[in-house]
Amino acid sequence: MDTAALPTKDRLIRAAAKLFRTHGYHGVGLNDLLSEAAAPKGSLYHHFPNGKADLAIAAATWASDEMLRVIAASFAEAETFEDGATTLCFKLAKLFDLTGQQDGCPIGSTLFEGPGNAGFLEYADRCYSGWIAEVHDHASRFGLDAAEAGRRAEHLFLLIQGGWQLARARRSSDVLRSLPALLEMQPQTTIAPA
Amino acid sequence: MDTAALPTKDRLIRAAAKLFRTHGYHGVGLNDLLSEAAAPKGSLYHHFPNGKADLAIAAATWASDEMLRVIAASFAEAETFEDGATTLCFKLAKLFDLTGQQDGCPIGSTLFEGPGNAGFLEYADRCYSGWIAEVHDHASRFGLDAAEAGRRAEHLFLLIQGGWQLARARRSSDVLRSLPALLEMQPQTTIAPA
Amino acid sequence: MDTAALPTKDRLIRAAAKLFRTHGYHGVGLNDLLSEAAAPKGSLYHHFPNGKADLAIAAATWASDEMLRVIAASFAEAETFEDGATTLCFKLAKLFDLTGQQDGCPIGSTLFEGPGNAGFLEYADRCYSGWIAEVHDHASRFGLDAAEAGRRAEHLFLLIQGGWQLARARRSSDVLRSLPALLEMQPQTTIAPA
Amino acid sequence: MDTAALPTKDRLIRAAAKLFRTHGYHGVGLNDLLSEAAAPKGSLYHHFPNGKADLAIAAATWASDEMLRVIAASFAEAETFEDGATTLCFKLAKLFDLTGQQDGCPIGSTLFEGPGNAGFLEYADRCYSGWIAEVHDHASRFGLDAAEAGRRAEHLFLLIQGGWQLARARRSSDVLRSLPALLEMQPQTTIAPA
DNA sequence: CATGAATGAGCGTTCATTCAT
DNA sequence: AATGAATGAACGCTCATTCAT
Repeated sequence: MDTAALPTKDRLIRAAAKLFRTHGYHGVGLNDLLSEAAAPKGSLYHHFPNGKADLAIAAATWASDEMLRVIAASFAEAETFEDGATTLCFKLAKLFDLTGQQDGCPIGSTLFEGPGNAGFLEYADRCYSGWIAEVHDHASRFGLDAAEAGRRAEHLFLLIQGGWQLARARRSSDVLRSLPALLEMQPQTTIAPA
Repeated sequence: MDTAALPTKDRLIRAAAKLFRTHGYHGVGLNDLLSEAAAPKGSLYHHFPNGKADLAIAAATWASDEMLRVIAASFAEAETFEDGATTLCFKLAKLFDLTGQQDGCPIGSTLFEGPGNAGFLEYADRCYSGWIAEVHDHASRFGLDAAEAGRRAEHLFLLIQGGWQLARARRSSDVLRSLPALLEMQPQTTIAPA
Repeated sequence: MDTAALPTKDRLIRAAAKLFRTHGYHGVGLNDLLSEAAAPKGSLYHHFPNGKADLAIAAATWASDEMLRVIAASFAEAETFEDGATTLCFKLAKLFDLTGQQDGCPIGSTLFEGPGNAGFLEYADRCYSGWIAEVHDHASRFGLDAAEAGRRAEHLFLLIQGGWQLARARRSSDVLRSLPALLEMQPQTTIAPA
Repeated sequence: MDTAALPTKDRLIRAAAKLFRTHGYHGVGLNDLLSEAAAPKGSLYHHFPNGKADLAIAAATWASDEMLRVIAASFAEAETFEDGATTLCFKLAKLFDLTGQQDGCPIGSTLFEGPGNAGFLEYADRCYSGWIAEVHDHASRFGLDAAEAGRRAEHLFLLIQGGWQLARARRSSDVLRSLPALLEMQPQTTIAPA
């Protein structure tokens, strides 16, 4: 993705999304941001009057929307919920590899440590709810009742979050690809007691 | 837990574990650390010659050991794996509430953004492996074969990590208490302790 | 005084006069000025090509003219020089209270610290000379000879300047009301109007 | 006065006193201060934890004490109150010339525009009260009763403040030397009506 | 073993100004 | 005549670290 042609504001948002995700809110300086975005110092406050915090919200919004697109694309052509979930996890694994095997959840990295903590957490909650709702919708589309759809959507969300954490520590995307196997709950399977 | 009586080094470690977990590695300044630990200005580099990075490793070590203790205590008196997992999740929920409903994984918060990134991630991996191995051991003790024990241990780990993230965004420990229900994939099967 | 209906340029001048007087030339940013004046961003350099410095001169001019009007009004209906001086001091005390008990000499606050220091000081001198001349004229009108009129005019000027300083520190207008007593050096003498 | 041999903290205080007096609190940047004091950037916050505001208070304190010394020295060898007041005004005129003919009241310039405005004004009031009290003491020593001593002390204070303002605008110390003439209140003098 | 004074690079932010429209 | 987007220098301040004692 060549960002050089984008307007300054968008270059700032993408630079922020990228850097915050890897180094966390406090781990990224404005100078890092500005040089990554090839933007002059003064323009940050022109586009984001409240500075770094505003930019973090914008970056989180952009990253959250990207995630919604990945979810939608994964389930769009799926024939079962498991299919969609598997595609999603594999897509995320591929993205994890592409971005250097060191990125966690873009929302958490960006918003969990910010200064306007209360507002940041609230906004993270909204993003997460959006993701879960999107998965929920697809689960419903496959015929699951509301309770089961909700349960599965949250389960998948939690596994992905946990997967990001573990993949990051292991510097390996394999854990993300192994998530679907944990999601499959086949009531017909029995495990023999020891 | 009254930390006032502890030696300076331990007070520093606990202060670091507490603050890093909430605000992340870069979100905590040495002044914050020193004043939280009620430690004199110069003592940090006396006890931790490499400074903040050393302290972060020590804090992660301490936090990881605490987690191992919580895991051990949860499974010690359990009659089934599900029992132990449930106890663990409830204990973590309680701790989450006690520490202000804003703390995520103590290892990830402390080590994922550090400067010596490579070494930090490696160390995080070791901590995580230790947690999973501890759960694995208990699963084996309850008669699960190695593959199933590994699968369940990792599943629980991932759910807890995801649970911490979601609980943090929602500022609610409820999600942690709901994790065991997602873990039980074969409700009809009971597993006898070994 | 409702300034909303005034043209932008006048709103800028009054906003500048108000803010410079309280916070000093360097203590007021263009943003403060623009928002106090409810003026659009670009309009400052339209009306004042040399920017802040031009505006400061305009504000000082306006404030100086206001002071001349207050002096004139105070002496206009006076029957003696002391009468006029007393009225003036009481009017200034009232204005001091109305504007928040924190304002000093509008000229000094605006011009003494500016960047084009030489020109600013020269202009301040002209303003001050104007005030003293105005008082001198009234003193002459009451029959004082040139030397005595000059002496009294300067004495009153100095007391008012000192009074503004002390009133500001004490946040009290009382000192301004006490000035006439210091001016009266020959209580037994009455001076007939010319 | 060679300040090079003084400790860093004192060099900072003197640099601040000098620069604030000429350019005002907001007109002086930390870089100006630091280079005038030949001090490294980090040491300012070592000596003055609250930064510029702390330094301003320290500078005002030092300047106020200097003024008290000048007052004391002026009255110490005086034979009458008028003598002392005259010596004081002449000393101040000399200092005015020595420091570039552009300095006003060191307290007002430093404290009237600061950010911690309330505290700054309060402190300025205390300084001014100290000066007035010092003059009052000398007046009493010359046999004036409390009311007259207070009246004369405040009168002299106001004239000096006004004198500083006018001297600054005129870039001339003459006005300071003319103050004693205004202070002389000879009840026996009568002015003939016109 | 333990301390706190000292430091300069870098922080996030605001500044007065320019200029194309 | 009137505007607001854009800018880089400077702002006051905090940082992790060093070192003499």
